[in-house]
Amino acid sequence: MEVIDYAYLESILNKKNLKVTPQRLHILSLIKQFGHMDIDELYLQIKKNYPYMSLATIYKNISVMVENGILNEIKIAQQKTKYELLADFHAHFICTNCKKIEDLDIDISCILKGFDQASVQSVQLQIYGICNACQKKKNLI
Amino acid sequence: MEVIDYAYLESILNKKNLKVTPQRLHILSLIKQFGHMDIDELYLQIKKNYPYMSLATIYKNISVMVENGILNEIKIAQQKTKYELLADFHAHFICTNCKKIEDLDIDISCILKGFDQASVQSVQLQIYGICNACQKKKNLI
DNA sequence: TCAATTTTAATAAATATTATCAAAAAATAA
DNA sequence: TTATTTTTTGATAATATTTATTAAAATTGA
Repeated sequence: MEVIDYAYLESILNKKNLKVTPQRLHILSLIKQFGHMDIDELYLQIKKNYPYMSLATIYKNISVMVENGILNEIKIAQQKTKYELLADFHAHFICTNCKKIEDLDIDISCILKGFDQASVQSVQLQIYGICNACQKKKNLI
Repeated sequence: MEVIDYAYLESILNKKNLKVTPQRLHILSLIKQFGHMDIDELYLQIKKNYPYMSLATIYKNISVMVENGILNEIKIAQQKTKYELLADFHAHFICTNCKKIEDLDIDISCILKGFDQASVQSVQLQIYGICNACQKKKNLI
């Protein structure tokens, strides 16, 4: 059970001049805890502790936080859009079997060589495949 | 004006045991012509020549052709999902200003080094930035 | 505490996608 | 060619998803 550093989450909102509300802190803490979440997963988790929170509030806050560069939007084939806390660049490995998403620290300087620094704003790199856990399971069959 | 090779499009469908219909050929020819299209763009173009074609038919065929590996689904931040003919790997450059999508021939062997060949099924690489045309326009202001 | 501003919840409205099914079309066999 | 089987289409209903609206509540700074 991870201890949530709410002061840190508050500072993220303050930096962007977004008001600190329990709803926003709860959304952020869940995303921090789970790593990558889509709207439905968020709504499901949130209903456990904040049964009154409106789905519209989640949609609104997610989009505000994406616009303000607090959250990163990850669009994945055959899945709902996922959100994660914005962090240093990393790629994602997506298991097409169990749907799990893993962060990958990959150096992408080799593919950005030819590009003008100023013209590149961000990079999304997704590698689809079968994760180790699923691979093992398959071998047992 | 590109000449469409319908025999080639038919062979694509035949290989996957999908029946050849005017609707499917038209969808494929448009995607071949435009490169990357979303459902709305397709519907708009299709209405010009096949005003009677149902939106449901487009949705159905797109998903059938994605499932059969004829089309590739490209999910892009802040945009509707785009579809392209499946081809050899290439990355996409997405201009965040004019929304244009460019194919990029980038060698990604350098980032796949650490991976077990068997565990990787596909890779999506998207580079977001400002395209040359938009860069020039900005300099003029 | 008070006032200005933002955010929330509830819900309506708008969009987007999928399911249903009878009729039409395509492929295959006779 | 024609008949038969199977698939696909179009229309539309049903779902699902997302955005807009607005009064009430909460947050922030003075």
